Parts: sequence; structure tokens; C-alpha cells
Amino acid sequence: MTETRLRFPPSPTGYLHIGGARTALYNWLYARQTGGKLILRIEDTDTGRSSLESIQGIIEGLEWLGIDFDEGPYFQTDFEAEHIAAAQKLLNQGAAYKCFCTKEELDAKREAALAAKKPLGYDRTCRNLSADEVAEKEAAGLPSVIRFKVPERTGTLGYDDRILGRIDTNYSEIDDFVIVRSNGKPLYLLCNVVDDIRDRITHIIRGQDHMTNTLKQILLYEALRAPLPVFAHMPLTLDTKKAKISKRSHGEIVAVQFYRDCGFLPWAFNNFLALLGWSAGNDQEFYSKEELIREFSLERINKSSAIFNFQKNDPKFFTDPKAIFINEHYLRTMDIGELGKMVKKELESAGLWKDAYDTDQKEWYLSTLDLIRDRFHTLKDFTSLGRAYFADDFEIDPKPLAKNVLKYEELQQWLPQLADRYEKLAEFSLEETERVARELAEELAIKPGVIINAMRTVVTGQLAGPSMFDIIITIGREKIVRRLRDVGKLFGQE
RNA sequence: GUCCCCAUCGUCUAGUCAGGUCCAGGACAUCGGCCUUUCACGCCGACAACACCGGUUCAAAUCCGGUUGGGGACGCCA
Repeated sequence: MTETRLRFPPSPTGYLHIGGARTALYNWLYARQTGGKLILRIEDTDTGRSSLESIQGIIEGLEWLGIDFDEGPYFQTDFEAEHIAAAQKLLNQGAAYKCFCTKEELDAKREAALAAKKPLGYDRTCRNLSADEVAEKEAAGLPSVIRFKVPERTGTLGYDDRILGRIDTNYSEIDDFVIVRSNGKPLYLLCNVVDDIRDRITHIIRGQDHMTNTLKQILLYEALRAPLPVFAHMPLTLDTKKAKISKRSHGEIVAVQFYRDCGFLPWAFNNFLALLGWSAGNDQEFYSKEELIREFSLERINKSSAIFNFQKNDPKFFTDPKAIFINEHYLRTMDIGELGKMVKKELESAGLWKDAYDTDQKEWYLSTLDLIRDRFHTLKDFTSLGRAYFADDFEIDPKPLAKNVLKYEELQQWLPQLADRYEKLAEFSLEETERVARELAEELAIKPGVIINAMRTVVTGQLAGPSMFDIIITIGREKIVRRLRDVGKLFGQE
């Protein structure tokens, strides 16, 4: 069997969004599974809309996800000569023709057809122009485009889609499409095929929005006498109103970059994306990279489109809840050393990183992460909710402040009292710190919870967290004592 | 308007090809409960779907037809 060769051909007109990322992922998965190659090709023939920043953003997005390619990036505009040569070849062999209809004429016809509720296709006005007529128009300086001449055939044109099954369409439904602009620049339908032929692409996995393009492109393959690749049209990703996801109408919530910036784990996001439209046929929902590569199959991709169920304005579920759930799962089960590297970057950019965390304090650093990660949703939480573990200048959440601290005036005496006892403790251990705290509560005839919860808020700034005495040991005697003694500050005193 | 694709809980889905084991299973979310110094995890439980109508069959979520609904395409964009 020949090597499988797949490609991901984004047009650099914006950032990488989740639909594109999912397409890239499925192509990558299939290439890796079959031991084939994945090619990145930047389709920048729309010079008006393509931008360098966009190219950069797309490559960064793929890098972040860990979707690596074997060839490229190639740039479509580098192969313009080939595209034009192909168009010329088609023209010479009578498979294409020059069309002198102006944009204005075509727009008017389209509008009229729309108004009359008639089909919108090109009416083939220029298809049967004689050589003399063409020469005459050219002599008059009229600009022309090159159109592909859809063969005059009865019956249907079809192909076997690896996801959808057999697809058949009447030839009469296919328009004579433009392959070269009047300014001489080749267009997508042609470029894409010429490049795929040159790159020896064997499998084209792309969105269902390309289905009509596929029909036209099959005709191009035939006219160019090239073997047909396998086609697989993936379901589209829709928004909660069931409209196609697009950069323009949805903004950052659909950008891969947004998830990177929100502290998602790259593999968790891939895992989520993979499940948006595919399942192995069982209940498994967490896959290692190796497992997913092994289990993935085109045939098990769903036919129906999937909704990216993102929410907004919710502090916890700021996107699809399932994406967050999967992220949380990886956050608390992944190798702690790996997590340490990721959190390091977060701490660094927050100015909280200490080099000792990589050396003397490495053990402390990793065990602290292990202690606090259970309650976190993203990598960002380590520097926000978890700030008190790495710095002294943390915020106190107003809610627990009112509920656990300000409610009891006497804490201004109790907590410093506890601090004194902790300071004198011979053995600053889990058991001893807990015993002393409970002892104090008993002496004061209050519930241990009052002391413990107040302590949590004062020491971590949070309403919730790990077991209080684990926190005490982790943060250490000195800081604990200081923070407990400073409780008065919270009551607005000095 | 024309053509194409699709149709199971709010969302992601299993089951559909090879009809019976499905008064439809799992997960997320939601709501209860347990656990607990808090919160989370975990565990237990609840809520919740075969779009509709016909046909075939002893039997249909599964096969067939139609209807409805949703999506996509119809560019000198990609």
C-alpha cells in the first residue's frame, strides 16, 4: 500500500478557530495512524485578505495543540506558475473557455434569479463562443476569466465518501466555474487540486461545506488526468443557535488561542475536539495521544453536525462545560512533573516563579501543586486562586471574608492566640497543628469550624481549599503565624 | 428558489449497516443525598431523548416512503 498523504490547508484570513483545529486534528490523527504524512499548506491566493499575522497565529495554534506536520508550510502563491499552466492546459484541450461576462452582468443575473426564485448558476453565455468571437472580444480589449467547461453528460457524477457514503449528483447541477480571474490570478478550486496532485495527497478530510467543491474538483482531477484521492467530509461545528461557527461572528470564544490563554491543557483540548463529532463506539472519553491515534477512524465520524455548546458570562463555565470538565480531569490526573512545567510558565508570567522550585524546593513545589490542583479548572487558577501558596500579596475573597472572618469580632484575639501556640509548638506537624486548633476551640467553647474556616480564609484568601492542616504544613510555620497575627488588618485596623 | 447533507436526553454521544437482548445505555450540565473543618473530588440517586406520519414485519430507534425541522452550497473567497 502506498503511503497516505494528508494536508491541512488553511487560508490565512484570521486566527485558527476550533472548526479548523478539529479538521487539522482529524487529518493529523489519520496520518499518524496510517504512518503517513501531514502537509501544511497555506492557501494565500486571496492576497487581499491574507495576512502574515494570521499565518503566524495559525502555526502557533497548531504548535500549541501539538499537531505537527511533516512537510511545509508550503505557500500556495509560490506555485502560481503551475496553476496558470494547468489552466492553460485545460484551455488548450477544450476543457475550459474564456468568459467575457462582467462581474456586474453576473451580479445582475444572480439577483434577478434570486428574485424570480430560479436557480442561481451561470447561464453559460460564453461557453460556445467561436474562436473568431473570442479573438474579436480580445482585440477590443475586453477582460475575461477562464471557466471550466463541465462535460456535457447525462446521469450523475459521484464518489464514495468515507464518512457520508455514496454521494451522487446530476451533471446538470454543476456550474461552469471560474478557475482564473480576469487579472490572470488562479482561483481556489484549481489551485487546490493542482497542489493536491503535486503533493500526492491521498486523503482529503475537510468540512461538509466543501461538498459542492468536491464535485467540481473531481472533474478537474479527471481533466488533469490525475488519480482521485479519497474524500471524507466532516460534519460542521455549529454554535448554540445551530449556525456555522465563524471567526467573524463568534470572536475569541472560538479561537484556539483563547483556550491557550485561558489555561487549557493542549491535549485536553484535543481530546475534547476529537469527541466533538467522533466516538469509538464505546463510553471511553479520555484518550492518551497514543490511544486516540490507534482508535480513531474515519468511518466512526458522525454524519450530523455537532454543537459547540459554549456559554458566556459564567465564571466557571466560560465555554463548553464538557471542555472544562475534560480539562479538569487532565489537570488532576496528569503527571505532576509535566504539570509542574506548565505551571512554571504561569508563575513566571505572573512574576511568582522562584528558581528554587526547580532545585532545592522542587519537592515542595510539586507536592504543593498536587495538593491544590484538585479544585482547579485551568492553569490560570494556580496564579489566581492559588496565589497565596506562592506569594504574600494575595487578595482575600470578600465572600468568605464576610462569612468566615468579619462575622466573628473575637477572631482578632483568637487567631493571634493560635499563632502564639503554633510558634511555640515543638513539632509543627499535621497532627499537632490540628490538635492545637481543636484544643483552642474547646477552650473558647466554639466549634472548631469557626477557627478552621477563618484560618483558611486568612491564610489562603479563599472560601474553599484543601484540608486546612495540609495547607498549614505546605505554607509553613513562619507565614502561617504571620498571616494569623495580621487578621486585625482585615477588620480595618492597623 | 435550486441542489446536497443531516435528524436519539439541554449538550456530546452509544445503539442504526447485519430489526427482537432498548418502555433506549454512558458522559457533561442541572437538582437531591452521602462523605467532610470548607470546597472540590469520589460515591449514590433524580430529571431528561428515538422529530412527525404512513408502510414492511410476528416484531422497528433500527428497513422503506413522505412530511417537518436543521445545516451547508449556489463568489472573478478559501
